[in-house]
Amino acid sequence: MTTIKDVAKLAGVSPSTVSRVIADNRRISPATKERVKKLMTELDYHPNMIARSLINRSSHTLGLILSRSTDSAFSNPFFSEIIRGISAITQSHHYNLMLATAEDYAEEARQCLRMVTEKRVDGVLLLASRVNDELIPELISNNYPFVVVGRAPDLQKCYSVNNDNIQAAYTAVRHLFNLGHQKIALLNGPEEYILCQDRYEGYRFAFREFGIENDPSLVKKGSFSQDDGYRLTLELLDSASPPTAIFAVDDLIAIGAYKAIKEKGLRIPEDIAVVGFNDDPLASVIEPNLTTVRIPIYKMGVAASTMIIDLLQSHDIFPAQKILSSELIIRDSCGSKKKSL
Amino acid sequence: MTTIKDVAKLAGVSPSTVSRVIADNRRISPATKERVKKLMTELDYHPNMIARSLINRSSHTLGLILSRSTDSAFSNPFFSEIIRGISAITQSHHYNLMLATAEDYAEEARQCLRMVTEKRVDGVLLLASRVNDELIPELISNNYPFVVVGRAPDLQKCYSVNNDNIQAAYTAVRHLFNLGHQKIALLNGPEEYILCQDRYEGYRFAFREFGIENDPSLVKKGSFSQDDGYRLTLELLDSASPPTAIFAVDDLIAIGAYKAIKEKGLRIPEDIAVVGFNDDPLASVIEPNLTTVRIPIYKMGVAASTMIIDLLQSHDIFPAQKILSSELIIRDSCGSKKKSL
DNA sequence: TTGTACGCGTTATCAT
DNA sequence: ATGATAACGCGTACAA
Repeated sequence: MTTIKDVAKLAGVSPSTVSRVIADNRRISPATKERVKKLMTELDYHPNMIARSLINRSSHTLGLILSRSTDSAFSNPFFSEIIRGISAITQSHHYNLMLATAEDYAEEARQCLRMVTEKRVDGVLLLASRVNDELIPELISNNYPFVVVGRAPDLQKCYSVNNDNIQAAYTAVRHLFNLGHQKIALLNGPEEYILCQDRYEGYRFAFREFGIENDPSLVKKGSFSQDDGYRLTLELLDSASPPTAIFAVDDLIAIGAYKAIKEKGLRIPEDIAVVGFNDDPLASVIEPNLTTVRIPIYKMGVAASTMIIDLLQSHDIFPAQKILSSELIIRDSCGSKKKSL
Repeated sequence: MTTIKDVAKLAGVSPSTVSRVIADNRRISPATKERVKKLMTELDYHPNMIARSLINRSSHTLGLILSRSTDSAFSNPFFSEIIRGISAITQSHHYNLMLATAEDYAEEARQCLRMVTEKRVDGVLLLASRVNDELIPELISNNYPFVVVGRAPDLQKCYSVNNDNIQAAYTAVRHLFNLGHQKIALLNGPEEYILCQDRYEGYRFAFREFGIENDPSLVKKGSFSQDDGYRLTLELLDSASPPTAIFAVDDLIAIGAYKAIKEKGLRIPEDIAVVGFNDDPLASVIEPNLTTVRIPIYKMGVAASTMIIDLLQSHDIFPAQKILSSELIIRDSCGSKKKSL
């Protein structure tokens, strides 16, 4: 392996000079600069980033933990989109990205802590904040830099990037109200996710605005899966007073709902309307095409990674919470206005 | 930051003793071992992995470059599945995973080389080998450990994990022949991907076996996209003698084909049969459900990462090429046997 | 069983 | 404009 010393020796200079050439230090003579540079390419020398990290006390690396449980709040497109956004930024800022996955939340927290305590990464990006998150307080008390993608629990000491879950859910449900629906069911995910709470709140908000009492029997919760969407919709349809519309907090859930609805011999949107969330590629393929909320996942990845890099480099304070707005994509699963008033 | 020296000082021993305790060296007295361990947890000491990497000359990290171009051979589910497989192994072997993405192939190669030359990673996993791959010879000549997911170009000096593309394509096309089809079109991807060449070969192999001349006008190539699937299928349907069946080398392409077929007022499978590749979640959602080839992506990730870790740890030689078999998932897009013979 | 001394490859400080 | 030296945090011969 060729090191900085080898280059120095062959160039007839000291290692520090070579180091300065690498850093493009201006108080080095153009002559030696040229000579050393040439030699570096000749020898195919590349600085050892490990050594550099040690002395700089920085790995120049960001950490990201993905949940790999099937019951994940994050369907595949979410993962790849957020990674695309994050790595676009890490790349352009010459940062590295270290990835880990975990089966459950406890392991996720362990992995995350290990990354920072063992100095493998300078900071971490957190996906999917929980209601009683134990990781976040830990990170805070140790002063480990991090940015949450999602809304951080109550503590407002966190930097975070989120989409407007409450607003988005409100818009989706309002859309159904405007179409003449009154009995609108909610297919929610696990309540430990803050994002589920937020979407639930947007749902209730719409009910309040339209002056309609919210029937608790219309609210179901399960995992972010097709199976649970199917199961819960069946429950809904078999109940005494079934809904005329369903709002699912994830497209996968909505697809499960489709299956149950079709199985019951009902038509979408004539008999029952459906709205999903996330704009999964599936949404524009399933028949009828699913009306859904599109959230700017890529942009959230960009924003979150930009934020933590700024944080690492300047220790500065910004608008610590960044909220990106989402968009209701209207397709064919809700039909147009019901009846006349 | 608490270092090994701090622990040593407070424990009244030398740093080397602490180091040995960490390594669980057996020639250290149980007494001091206990004492030091206790102190480590008390002080919440964690070894600095950067320093450890420097002296061990190993980052204990694997590198993975993802292509983030839209024209990628790898649709989203492929990415997440292979990452799941890889990280399951890196985790259990206490390795780290470093991720980078690139827009085009040149950048992909650069990123990859940087990772290894700058000692950020001990070895890399390569996705999607090209026909004239320039990265692979470079890695070989520098003795950088790597494993290819896919078939390496001619050079058989590579370790690789692949699925049986030729066999799988053959099986898919044979399925169509057995159903009574003769005019079977191929919707192929960019020919610079070896996997496309292999699937093409499987296609031709089936024709040879059934003693049927392969009409070149039935073979189209484009990108791995819905749009190109749509466009090429339209060309096919508008031609003088349109096919009665289509084999697409990716489900996304098949979905584009669906769109074109439906637009022409034709029915699947009655008028035209379709087979896809990859078993994308979309395949079991689109109507009619798509018959497709399922490849063991997760297992390939597991196999490839296991292979490179073995390689890094033992410098040993195994069955250097590992091929995993795939499976034809028969759904509703081909119907049952046409006509009687 | 434990401590000493050195080195991993780099950069920063202080000289010159 | 350049060089010598120390230090980053750790592991390991070698010595004791």
